[in-house]
Amino acid sequence: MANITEIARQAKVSRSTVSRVLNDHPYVTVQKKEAVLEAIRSLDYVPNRNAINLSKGKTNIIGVMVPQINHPFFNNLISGMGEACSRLNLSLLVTPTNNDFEKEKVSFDQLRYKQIDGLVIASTVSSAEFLAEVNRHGPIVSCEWSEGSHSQVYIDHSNGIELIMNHLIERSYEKIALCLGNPDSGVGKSRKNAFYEFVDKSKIIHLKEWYFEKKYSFEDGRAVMNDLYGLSALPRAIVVGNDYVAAGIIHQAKLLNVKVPEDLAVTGFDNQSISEAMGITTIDQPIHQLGIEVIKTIDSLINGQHKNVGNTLPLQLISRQST
Amino acid sequence: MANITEIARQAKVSRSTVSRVLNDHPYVTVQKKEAVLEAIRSLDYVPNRNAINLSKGKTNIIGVMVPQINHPFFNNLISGMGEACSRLNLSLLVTPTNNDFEKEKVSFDQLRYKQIDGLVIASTVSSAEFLAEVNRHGPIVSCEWSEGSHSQVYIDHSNGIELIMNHLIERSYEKIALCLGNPDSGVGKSRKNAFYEFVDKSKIIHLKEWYFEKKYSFEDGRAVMNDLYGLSALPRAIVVGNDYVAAGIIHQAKLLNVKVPEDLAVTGFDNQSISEAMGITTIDQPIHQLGIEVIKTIDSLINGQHKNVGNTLPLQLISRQST
DNA sequence: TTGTACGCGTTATCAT
DNA sequence: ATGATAACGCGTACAA
Repeated sequence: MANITEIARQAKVSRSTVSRVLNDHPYVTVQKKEAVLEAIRSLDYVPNRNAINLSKGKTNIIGVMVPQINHPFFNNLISGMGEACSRLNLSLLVTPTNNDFEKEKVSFDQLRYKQIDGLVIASTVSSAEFLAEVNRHGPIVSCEWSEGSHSQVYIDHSNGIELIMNHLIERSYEKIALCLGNPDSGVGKSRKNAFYEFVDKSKIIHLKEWYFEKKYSFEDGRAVMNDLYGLSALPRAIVVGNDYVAAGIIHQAKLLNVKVPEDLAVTGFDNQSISEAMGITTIDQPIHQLGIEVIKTIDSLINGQHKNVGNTLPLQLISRQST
Repeated sequence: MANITEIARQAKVSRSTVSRVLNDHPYVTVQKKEAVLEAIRSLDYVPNRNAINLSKGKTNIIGVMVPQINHPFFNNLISGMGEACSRLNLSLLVTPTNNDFEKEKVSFDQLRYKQIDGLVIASTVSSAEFLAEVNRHGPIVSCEWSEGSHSQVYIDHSNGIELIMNHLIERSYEKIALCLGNPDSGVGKSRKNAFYEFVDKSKIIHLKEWYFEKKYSFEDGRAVMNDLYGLSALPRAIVVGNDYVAAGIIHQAKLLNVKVPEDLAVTGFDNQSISEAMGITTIDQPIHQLGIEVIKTIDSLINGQHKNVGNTLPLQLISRQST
């Protein structure tokens, strides 16, 4: 209710002086400063953010556009961003888009409206041309690789298989099976390629019947283990593209009295909570860190660093009892 | 860049008329309206949100205060809130507090600053008196039961054990064990009480050695199963306060050739993803729905419904293969 | 060191 | 139906 004018009246100074006190500007005597602070206390004054925003053309709010909130990746990302924002005294405005173009436009317009100082794009269905247009109105940073010249910070997924294979080789596993989800998806293809490249250029032994695909669930994993068990030649390790499938394999392995990792080593992907619960060696995406980095990037962009950047973060291997 | 004045100049009308067109107000001829719309298009104009906010004293932003973002409960809650906000054309400002009083004050001040129209408190460490004080400056709704007269919408945890026990009785399980986490926490106490009340007033059989506490992890669950297995008298079912512990019990049961649910039925709590993966009957908290309800509540509060409300949402049983 | 006066972009009120 | 003009609350050159 109380505004700067009332404070000025009560403290018997001008509004400018009140403003100076509020913003810690120099050139104000201790007496007046005290008087102003006293008036602020007694009137229970708080500055109106909207007025400040209008006057400064800045809100200290960062927007983030995500397809959905209730998803491990985006949740983790938002969490990292929230932490970094809190440190930088920024606020975080979250907009779920459901991968809907119209919803995305709402978020883009917030940037043009000056409701947010910068926009972080976790994932988008909009075109590179559209992003370029939006970028003219304010800083944007994308968390996935995409065309276009705007800033990007994203996780380098290419080396996941490499990390796992090196880990297995270090531990002297040579007969290695592979179990993927959708082999035609982007990650599926790159993982499959990486695996077979590795097989070619090393002394790893890999049989045709040691390859499984389209495995997505705990139950699928149990079935894989049963299939493996029926083979005449058993691998010593299996690389799995999903923690839940890996968990199913381990579960069934124990039922079949196959010891993990002594008889069969198992690795998962994504460091889901089930992998920690069951002690599965897996690959962690530094998503939280990505959230922090992306806020640092957009913050420096907002503060005048107008050259766009492209950074990547590497994956990390989490070694547990299953290898 | 372009503002309302430029539009007015280009369309050869007054700023008032532009504002009328922008807000769909009556009393403006089709010709002038067209001229204004044309100017808006040609100058690529978007209204400045901060100016509107200042002028209207309203932002259409809802704030939400959470201890942490990266937590299943709060993530789900934020997700529901995001969905509801999107439907009501509201934005969602997320503030992680880390249960720090000072961080919470930042969020409270946003309400007083008029940066947000209403505040949702997922969980707080501040006192009821403090909340009452904040409530004088703007609408707040809390997602957990608390003292004080502000609006509250929360999940009624009291009937979880009841739902499970009725379910087990329906399926004719009579010899029932209990396995809790921290027995001295709020939920621990209420679950323990509810269980033993049930035992007293029904024909359920429960032996002293069928009670376990301070079990939190998958490994703890395996140990519980081993303990059970060593007993002379086995229960036919075990009620577990945590999905991970339940998963560990089932895992170990299979290793011991104890069939689930034929020899031993197992129930979990919280409907975590591992319970779906392993087919565990569990209790679901309607958290997403809570998020939706809480936004509806604060929205009606903002729009003049100034009587405070207190609503609860019931828990739900998810029946799967483990019973 | 302090105060005056204006600008920020919009909506609302009141004439006309 | 339209257009001045006054809020909204604050920051800030500029003057003193």
